[in-house]
Amino acid sequence: MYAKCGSLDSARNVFMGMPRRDVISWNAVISACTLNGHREEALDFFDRMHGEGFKPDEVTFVCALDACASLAAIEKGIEVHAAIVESGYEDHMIVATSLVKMYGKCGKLDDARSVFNRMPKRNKISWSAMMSACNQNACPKEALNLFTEMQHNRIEQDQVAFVCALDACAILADLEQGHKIHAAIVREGYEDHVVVGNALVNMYGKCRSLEDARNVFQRMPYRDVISWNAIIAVCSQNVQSRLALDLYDQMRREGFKPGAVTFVCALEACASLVDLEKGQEIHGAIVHGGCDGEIIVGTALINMYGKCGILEDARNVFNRMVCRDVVSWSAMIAACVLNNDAKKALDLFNQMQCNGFMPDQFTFACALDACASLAALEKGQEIHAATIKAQCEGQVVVATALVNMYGKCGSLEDARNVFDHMPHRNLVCWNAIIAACARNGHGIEAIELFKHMQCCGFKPDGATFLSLLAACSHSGTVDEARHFFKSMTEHHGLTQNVEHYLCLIDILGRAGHLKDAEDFINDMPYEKETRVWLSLLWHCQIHGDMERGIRAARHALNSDPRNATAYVLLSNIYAEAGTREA
DNA sequence: TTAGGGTTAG
Repeated sequence: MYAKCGSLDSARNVFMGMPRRDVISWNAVISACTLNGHREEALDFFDRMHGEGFKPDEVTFVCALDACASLAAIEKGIEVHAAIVESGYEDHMIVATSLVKMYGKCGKLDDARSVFNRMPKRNKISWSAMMSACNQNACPKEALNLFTEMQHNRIEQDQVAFVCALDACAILADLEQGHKIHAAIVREGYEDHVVVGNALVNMYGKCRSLEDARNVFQRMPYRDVISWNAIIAVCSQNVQSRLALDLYDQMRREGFKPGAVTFVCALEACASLVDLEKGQEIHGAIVHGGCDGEIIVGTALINMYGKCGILEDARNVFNRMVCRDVVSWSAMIAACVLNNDAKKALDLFNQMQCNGFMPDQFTFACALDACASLAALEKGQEIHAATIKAQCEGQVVVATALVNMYGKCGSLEDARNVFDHMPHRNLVCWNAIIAACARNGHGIEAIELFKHMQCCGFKPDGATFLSLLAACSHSGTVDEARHFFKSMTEHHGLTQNVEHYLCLIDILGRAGHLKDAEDFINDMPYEKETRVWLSLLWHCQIHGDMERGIRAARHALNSDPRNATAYVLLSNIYAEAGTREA
């Protein structure tokens, strides 16, 4: 009773004061500890019980396994498994199901599978435990196969089985399969179940179908905080951050109390919108709601302040954190890199290791970014060696960061070497190697890689074309640059942004095609930024085109009347014209 | 006194 009322102390006191105890009293205290989140203590009681000569029964084992699962304590879990085999409980359905869950949570899918396959009797709960283990261990296809097998074996598919199936579709981003399972949910009458609704919202979000996700959310007859968290996260993940923040406000108006996860999702939206004001407001709500001690909230705040350019506030949050982990350290390192303090980033990278945290793939990637922005080749090589030691160098984020680092440090051969040895590649690393070639003056190689990338089935994005234009700028092929620029819209369904325009203006300018550059600026479909005119002005000065230079300067000063660069360039033009006349 | 499910940070 005490345990269920949340009073572990009273439960423990009653247990300690008992003149005689039996297995049931031990089970009760172990279960009380687990129920109140004291998993280590539960395992201590499990050991003491053993030591005092009591024989654990199926209930004891289930409670102990639950504690191991929550702690991801695999060694202890294996020990409990051995005791189960010794006591002859391995064939007990509930015990075996708990073993499946424990192995799944500890990342041991093979062991979960072998327990499941050896079970003499299974019910729907055992099946969904196995599906869940597959989802947690990157085998969503296997989870869906189990779901189908359940049907063949005429095992009842209840709401939990459907939720596991939806989860698998979410991981696979398989919208078609998700729609089919949604239809089956409606057929079976589970659509009003709140957890099913939440899983549907999440699945549609992960499948990039925001419209479906919003429809499900709007039709939900009951919602809880997780439903709101899910829809806010989905909007933020699908480039609808403003909408995410509107929903955050709406949630509060409707009387739901935001929790740590809500704050994390809302802060992510502020970060991508660079909305400092809203971020600060949410920071206030976090303190008010007593969530500021949560590690994920602290990390999300560091990220938000970092992306909003307020490194000092990110630092303050980081310094005040009671508890830190690899993710929060990496967030702080990333914030420094983003705000041009790469030296501090590398200091933190060292400090983190002195504090006993092992860098993971993301930390290495941040540290390598820091080296890249400092062009610190030696430090980059040192970190490269550390990634090899940590067996991280093949991971796509690390390898991409290495390609980028070597590219920016002028060591194209090393960049190419890392790229060629990558076991898996994505668009980002293709862009990194193309950019590395372009930056180091290997324009032809960049264009060859671009063709190769398409042969491998990757579709270029805006960043790819920016690098290609940079490549053309080095090799001086104006026609090729024009071709790439045009093909963005004509063949690849992309829209050019101001960076693409600037790049082409630069290429035209360098080649002395000043009239083309000017026409091109005039044809730009959106507002001309000062730097566009400055670029033209610069090239006019180089080529001594006074008339056009003056026009460009006028435009530049029109949009920014106090622009010093414009005055300097313009006076250079006058001076040069004067010299020539004299 | 015992088993499965939904949101989340770099």
